[in-house]
Amino acid sequence: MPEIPERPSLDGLEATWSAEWERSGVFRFDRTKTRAEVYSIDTPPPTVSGQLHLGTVFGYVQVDAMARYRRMSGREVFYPMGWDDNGLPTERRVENLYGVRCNPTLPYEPDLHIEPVERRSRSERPREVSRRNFLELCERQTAIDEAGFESLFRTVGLSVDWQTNYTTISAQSRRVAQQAFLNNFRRGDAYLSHAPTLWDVDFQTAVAQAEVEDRATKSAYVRLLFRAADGSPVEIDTTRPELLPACAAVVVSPEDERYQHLIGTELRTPLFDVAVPVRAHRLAERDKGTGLAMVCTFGDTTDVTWWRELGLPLRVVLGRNGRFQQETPEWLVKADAAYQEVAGKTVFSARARLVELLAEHGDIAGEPRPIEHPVKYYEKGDRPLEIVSSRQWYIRNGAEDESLRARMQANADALVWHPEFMRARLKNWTDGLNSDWLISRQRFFGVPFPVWYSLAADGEPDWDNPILPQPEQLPVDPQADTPDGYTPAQRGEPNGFIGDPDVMDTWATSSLSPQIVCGWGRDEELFSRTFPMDLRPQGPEIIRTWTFSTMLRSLLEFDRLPWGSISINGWILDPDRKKISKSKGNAKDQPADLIAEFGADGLRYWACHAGQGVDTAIDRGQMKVGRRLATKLLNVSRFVLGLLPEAGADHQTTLTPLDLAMLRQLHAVAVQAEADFERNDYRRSLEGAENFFWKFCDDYVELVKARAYGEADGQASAHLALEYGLSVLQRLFAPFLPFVCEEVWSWWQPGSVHRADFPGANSDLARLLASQQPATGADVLDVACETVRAIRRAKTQRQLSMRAAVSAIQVTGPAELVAAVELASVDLRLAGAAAEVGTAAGGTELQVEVEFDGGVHTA
RNA sequence: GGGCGUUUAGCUCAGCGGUAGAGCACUCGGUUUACACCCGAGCGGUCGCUGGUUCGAUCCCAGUAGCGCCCACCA
Repeated sequence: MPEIPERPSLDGLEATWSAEWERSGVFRFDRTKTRAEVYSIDTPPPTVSGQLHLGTVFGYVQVDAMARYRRMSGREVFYPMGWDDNGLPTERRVENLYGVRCNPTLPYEPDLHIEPVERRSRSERPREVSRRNFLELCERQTAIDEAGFESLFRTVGLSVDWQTNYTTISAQSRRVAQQAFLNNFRRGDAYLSHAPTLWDVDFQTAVAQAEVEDRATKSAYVRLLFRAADGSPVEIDTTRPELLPACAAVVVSPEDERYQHLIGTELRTPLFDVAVPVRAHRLAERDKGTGLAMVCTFGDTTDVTWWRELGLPLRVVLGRNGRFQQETPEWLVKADAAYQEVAGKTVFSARARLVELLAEHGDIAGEPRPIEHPVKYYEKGDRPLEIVSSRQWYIRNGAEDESLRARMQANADALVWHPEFMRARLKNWTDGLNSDWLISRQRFFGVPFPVWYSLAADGEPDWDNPILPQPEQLPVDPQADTPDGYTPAQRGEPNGFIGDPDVMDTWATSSLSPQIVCGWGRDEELFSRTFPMDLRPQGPEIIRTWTFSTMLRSLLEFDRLPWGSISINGWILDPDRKKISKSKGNAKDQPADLIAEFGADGLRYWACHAGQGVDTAIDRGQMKVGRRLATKLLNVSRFVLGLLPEAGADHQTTLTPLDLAMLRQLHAVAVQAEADFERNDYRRSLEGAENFFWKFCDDYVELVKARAYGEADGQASAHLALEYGLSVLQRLFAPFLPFVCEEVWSWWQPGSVHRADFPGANSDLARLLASQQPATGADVLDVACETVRAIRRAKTQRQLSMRAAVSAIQVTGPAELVAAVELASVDLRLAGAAAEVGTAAGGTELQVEVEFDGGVHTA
């Protein structure tokens, strides 16, 4: 038996045991196990964009507790970790950290040395680097960040098999993403389309519906004066006066009697004097503004509908960089001077200038009226989205296909949700889909589309017949690789080819996480043992993205659910209950600092005290409680092990009624803990174990320690019960407090506690209890606890030490309870430091009289 | 505007048809040799509000208010 420290400490357990787990490979996945023996978890790959947030650690610790339970219950847990380093957040981190921007037209500089910049002022221009240099920087920085992530996750005790680690930018992930895309394309589920799309002018990329959010934004109604044919003014409210040069029509509700006479006529726009038709459309609302709406290409998504359904001309004035184009558009040649006032300006400054000009011309009625209204932003962007026409790749998602939507909903219904109410979030999203999934991004650090286009003699690409690679060629980079049948020299030449310049949205890869980790197309043997997966844990904010898209890709590829159940964690809130946003961060609650202060086990205790889907305040008090629990586990383990005989307890011993009662209660707790964990209700499992643990320490151990020392008959029974009690409790806490449990387990048991049997219905304890007398009468432990508490209360009220001598204890009460007291009277006498314990039947409640030298205290 | 969650002791949260629970905080007490990063005892709540169902409601139903999240076509 290893040495038990004289003064056990929690300090350093994280470093000691995480190193030992790595050395022994206790969490290594054994791929010889069958599918039924495996429990596979589709772990979310955290976005690599700097530091891990406390909220991330919070969710992952809960999952780890579930994983550890499954492992202890006999399943082989497939629990890979990944890093989502593919995509815009990573690009943006690199841009900010190094003060660079990618310019794909620049040549590669092999010896370029760029270091992080300390602090860059807003005015300072970023340094432009080539695509290849930029990608190298991304790879370099993600490697640094990922090493930090892994270190923190090891310190917090995640029991992942680090040998199965993956990244979403790796060759393996690119191959899976490209293969899945090609399959989608061949089946007609992926298609190329030229259409207006939401566009971020800063990142200069299209964005998908799922990445768009509404933000309340200050704006103002401006009432413009259009002119009717007879020269009379027609008032139209707009919040986008700068788009007046892009005005293509005016719409009005067909039921609006005020404007019936205008329908079918033309109005002339102020300042630019362009004739635009007045059209009726059901989406025009008579109660908004003056009831007339100015249609511009494009001010908002309703404009897109009007433009399409009314067959309006495309009048584009805004460039992809968010500035008004320099050259005066052909429909404004007569208003060249006016247009040049805004040419080259941003939306913001063009709006100000145009309002000035309109006011000078007397084309504005009244003053602008400030309002606040919802405006669409890219979730990671700072300026409102614009709408531009561009050629983009889409994947069908059911938005325009009711049968696909119905199949998605049927799959969602079949999924097991924790908590159940989160199911509505996905249904909400699926019901509200309004366009297919736009997956192409005009960015750089991502998975390229594995597609080339042939060029005609006139140099025009043939968009309709893309050139595809062979499966064995994947992954390909069409910007660098040449398609079969062409030579590199033909790139960009007439009768040659071009590569698709875009990369896939990060979700287009993340949505394939089960395919990536389970070895789809690479390791079919592994795939058959791990897919479909058992559990998808994740945050609530990515139900519409990750949950939905993973289910979609699995449906399209396999016509099945990718997992059996999904667990949604809650939000982390500031101590004052404000939601912590990722962008704001919260410097004082860095995970590493909290681990240093409360230990990984303390932090984990706090996290595991929160149920799925429950928003939880950052509560240092709870972390302190967790640390105290861990410390208690050290101390009680040391004490109990010190009581046990060198060779261990005699397992043939007949247990005393009190010892038997304690073990029966513990068994009930363990059975319940197992049932809770089977429903993934880790929180209740922890609470049950914790409640019993304090009773075990404060009451049971106190009651039996004298007997365990040998001061009364029944020493062997106490030894046996203490041994089982300690062993079961250490195992019950192991999923939550892995470090301290491994420490105390190592003092007396072989192997890791994390591969020991979780004590449930069929445990070693169950077998021991089956060999003992069945329970009869009142619960001896409960009655003894009640009695001993009464004794303590008497001593406290007399301001005496707990060790103070008592001349006699007299217990009266119902016969059944008194009988139970008698069965534990020796333990009660020793624990109460009493000369004698007497009992008498009578009354309806247990009554304890404590006699001191000089008085009787009744409790 | 639609959906979901939440509202219980000063704080953080359990409970969910049958006399209100935990931890923290607070008060008081304790040299108990496992633990002072400890131990013991105690104070503290008309369970958001209004109706309804029921012998009985914190718990079920309806409505209502505050808070939070998700979704929604920016005139």
